[in-house]
Amino acid sequence: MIEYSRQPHYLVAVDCIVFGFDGEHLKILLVKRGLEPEINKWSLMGGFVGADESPDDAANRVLKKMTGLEGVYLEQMQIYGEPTRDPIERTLSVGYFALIDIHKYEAQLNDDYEAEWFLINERPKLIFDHNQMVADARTKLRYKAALHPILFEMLPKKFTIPQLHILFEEVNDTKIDTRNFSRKITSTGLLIKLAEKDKTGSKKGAFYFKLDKKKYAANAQAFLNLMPNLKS
Amino acid sequence: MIEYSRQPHYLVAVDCIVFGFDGEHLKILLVKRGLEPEINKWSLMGGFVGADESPDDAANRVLKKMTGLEGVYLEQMQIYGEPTRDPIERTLSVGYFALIDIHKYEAQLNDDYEAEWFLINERPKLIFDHNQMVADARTKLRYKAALHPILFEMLPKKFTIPQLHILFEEVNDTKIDTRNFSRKITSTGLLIKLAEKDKTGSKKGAFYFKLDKKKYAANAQAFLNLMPNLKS
DNA sequence: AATATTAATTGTCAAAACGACAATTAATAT
DNA sequence: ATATTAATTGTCGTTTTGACAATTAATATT
Repeated sequence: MIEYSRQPHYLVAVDCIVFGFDGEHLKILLVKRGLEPEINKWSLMGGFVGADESPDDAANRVLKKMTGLEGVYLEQMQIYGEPTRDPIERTLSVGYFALIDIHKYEAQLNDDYEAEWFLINERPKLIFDHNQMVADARTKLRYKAALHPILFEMLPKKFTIPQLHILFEEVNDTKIDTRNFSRKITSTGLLIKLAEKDKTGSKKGAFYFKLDKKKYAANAQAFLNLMPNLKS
Repeated sequence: MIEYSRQPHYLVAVDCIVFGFDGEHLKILLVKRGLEPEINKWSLMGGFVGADESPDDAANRVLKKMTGLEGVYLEQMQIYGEPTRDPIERTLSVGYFALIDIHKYEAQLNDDYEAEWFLINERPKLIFDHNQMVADARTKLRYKAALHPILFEMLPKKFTIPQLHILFEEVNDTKIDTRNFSRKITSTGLLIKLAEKDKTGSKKGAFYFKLDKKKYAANAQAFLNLMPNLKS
């Protein structure tokens, strides 16, 4: 029997930065940690990678367990592996970010876990290196969203242009001109205008749009250019 | 003493996709695996993550050991963690890609390891999931290089525009118009024209350029747009 | 019924970037 | 002096961009 002689073995975990959008602000979903050390402190949703699952599987499992949601948009970010990052025992953690429709989550709310949405800029201090993970996730989200139409994952199936607009501004932490944004986003050809209007925000109402699923699938891996130029 | 009760522990490794450029083609550096299983088969440069080092540290150590080079451009790609990816024992591997100046390497050649450059498109079959890793690395390199001026890392300090041109074509596996490329790359303001010429390639000779280190440091994290538009 | 209010929607224009295209130049070789 | 070869550079019409505010569609108010 071949063996890899006496190499050290480690725990491997996953941690998920769950982003949501309430129509006004970007939020993240945090939980109160359920085990020592740092029990009852706010932390990211996480868990250990089981013997018969990949890290991707584990992240999906953790999300399902804690939010009740399946098929969530999930993207591997990077690994966190400083030898001393966990004070108890060496644990490497694979960071993921997830994009979920905040309203779907509320419908699925699972009270077994004390989870709570926080404004991205008003979140509590987190345990270990989770603060760094959140910062990294924001950066990664920004990059990804500049080239790929993924922010739709945080909106309901029917959404309006003003909603999208605010979401893009939140993610990029900048103001975007209404006219230019509208022009750019419609020119992708990814949006289908519906007859119905959303009247909750104004008297005039804003037309609902939905994603063109076919084009979305085709373009999800393509380079787009969804943000104003950040070159200068 | 707090413990994470009976969670499974795994081996954690790093594997590096080392890219180089010989002036004509994109290449990767492979080694003959030195341990069972699959001993003497071609594989990526890799090694286990030691007890007192992070995966990043481990990748740098492995590169130093196998190529003699330090301070190499190294970027974490993703983790490979399918439960059965290593037939002997569960091992998760963190994939990195490295960009090195092929000539520097030749100067540092370390004969302790049977390493060899292969044309990216004529490489041998690799062990385990290393073929997938190479494919992923190419994709990631393409993305990164479209926004960030990192391909210079594969060129000598003094390089010519035609060299850069070929390198961009190789990485993106496409033809790029000479005039448009030249216009775009010089408009970044990252290049400093030298008085000297490289006469090896032609009678006329091509002017050498070097990187503007200051601007490079400032722009390395900025969005550029170094590739022809891939939107359509 | 007319008017006020509010947010959504749309238009213009000058500047910049783009993509497609080939002629000119600087050196060496004949 | 001429031929050869690869490097370098220029034009132009089209598209995209960014900066700018007026118009529209509905409800609420008078």
